[in-house]
Amino acid sequence: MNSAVRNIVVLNQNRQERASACQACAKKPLCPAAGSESGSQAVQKIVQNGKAVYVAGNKFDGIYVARSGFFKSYAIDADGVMQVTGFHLPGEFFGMDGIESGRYSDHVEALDTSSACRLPLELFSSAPRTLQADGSVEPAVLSLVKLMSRTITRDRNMFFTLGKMSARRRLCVFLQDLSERMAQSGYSRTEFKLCMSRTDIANYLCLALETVSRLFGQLQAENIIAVDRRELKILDMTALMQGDEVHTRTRKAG
Amino acid sequence: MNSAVRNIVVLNQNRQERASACQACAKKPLCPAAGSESGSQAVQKIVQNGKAVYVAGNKFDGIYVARSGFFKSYAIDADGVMQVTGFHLPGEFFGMDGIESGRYSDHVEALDTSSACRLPLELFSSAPRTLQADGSVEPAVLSLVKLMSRTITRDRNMFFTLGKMSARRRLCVFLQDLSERMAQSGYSRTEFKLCMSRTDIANYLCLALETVSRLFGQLQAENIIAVDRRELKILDMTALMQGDEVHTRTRKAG
DNA sequence: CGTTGAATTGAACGTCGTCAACCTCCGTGG
DNA sequence: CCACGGAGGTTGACGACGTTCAATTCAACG
Repeated sequence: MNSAVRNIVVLNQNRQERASACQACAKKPLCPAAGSESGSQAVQKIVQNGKAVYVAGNKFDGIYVARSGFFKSYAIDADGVMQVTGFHLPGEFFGMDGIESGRYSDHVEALDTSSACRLPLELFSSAPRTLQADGSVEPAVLSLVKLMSRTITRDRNMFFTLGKMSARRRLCVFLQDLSERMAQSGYSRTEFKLCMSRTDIANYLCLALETVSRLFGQLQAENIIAVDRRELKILDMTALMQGDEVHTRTRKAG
Repeated sequence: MNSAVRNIVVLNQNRQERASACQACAKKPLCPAAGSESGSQAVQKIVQNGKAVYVAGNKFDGIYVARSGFFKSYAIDADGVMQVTGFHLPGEFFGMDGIESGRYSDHVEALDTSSACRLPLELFSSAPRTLQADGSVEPAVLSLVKLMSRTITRDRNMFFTLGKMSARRRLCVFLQDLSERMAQSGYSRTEFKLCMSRTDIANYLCLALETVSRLFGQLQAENIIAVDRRELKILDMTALMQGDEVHTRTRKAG
């Protein structure tokens, strides 16, 4: 019940930071920032399971790229209600919300022993060009702008998921999205570990945790997935994508 | 009240677009982009009620600032389901979603005879500095980045509204937000015209239109607001903000 | 083992969506 | 002037979906 509030209290950051040598980084092929000529400005940070990368209110000190492990970000509103706003896999960015106000507006914590690289904003504004995955070159700032544009588009899609979909479809979409991103991060597309708790999933999808639990059972009974605690296997990706079921809640499109 | 507010001057403009002289613009004090040294690159566009500023798939040709009137933006997903993603008042930006892919991903249409100024992206990247409202000066690109950062933060807040709030609170928050922005655009904070249909509101808040209609009635019965068709008066701002009611749905925070 | 937190399962309630009828406003044309 | 029609909005009845409350199971750890 009060776990949301308790989470924020527990944050003591033992800062393990060190300059990151992008050139030598094992994750280079995965990292969207590794192409930058000024990669050496990046700062690597190791975060233990449950510990925070930063908390809401912290002074903005850069954009982050997840390097290894798993992160979740969440915000807490005026009434103390928590909202998980996203999960971050290796190769994905977070922290863009802090740019405008100069302070992060959400909390980000590791769901595993993880590491992330902090990219100071100056890295984008000073560095003239960035090497793209496809080999092309573009101004570094443009990379940042595009990155944010993508985030906006993604968030908008979340409106659909939260607002217009049944609980079941929300979970299906979530698993499908996760599968996609797991694959992008180099894991198996069909068999991976859910690093977050049911509670986190439920909160993220704006459902009761009981509902999530029941849906997992339901999907398993239909041989669409197989779950054992946090180990997940996707058995029928097609069914998962279609959100197959009797009721596909058809709301008035307006 | 059949409004005297109906003083819409219909502008019969031959050209839909024309170069905008920011210096001479009457809305200059309101416009967040007016300070730019390269303001003359902006292109003004007049859009009739119900007509589109752009549609999904259009090639990205810049960020827009609403100048007068009222806009709504919406997306249509793979299944053809529509989702209203936002409303835009004078002085507000839209179109940021198109930057990354090079194409707009949503549709934007005028809910009144309206005008907006298109700001080509080069305006931000080439112009070295922007004059801020407070008189300070900063690189133009940074303005754009901050703008997008703000949008992200705002969208995140929408998660709360859609996911964690009861229908009633959603509507209250919506009206409160609208009131705030109306005031920012120079209108009355407590008495203004809802330019959008009930259907649009419902869609935006992910509710059935009947629910919205019922809630308007309910809020009126409690003397929190007074509605006559699309004319709205806010009678009790405090109650509106608190979302006062018997049930304030207390979901598990997780 | 006992304890603790996470997950599952069951049962009952309530919000809100669905269906449907009706109303109001407004423009059109006889 | 009134009949007509259609779009937008209101209101009522009903029940599905998902939340809430509560009891139980399960795994992990000291």
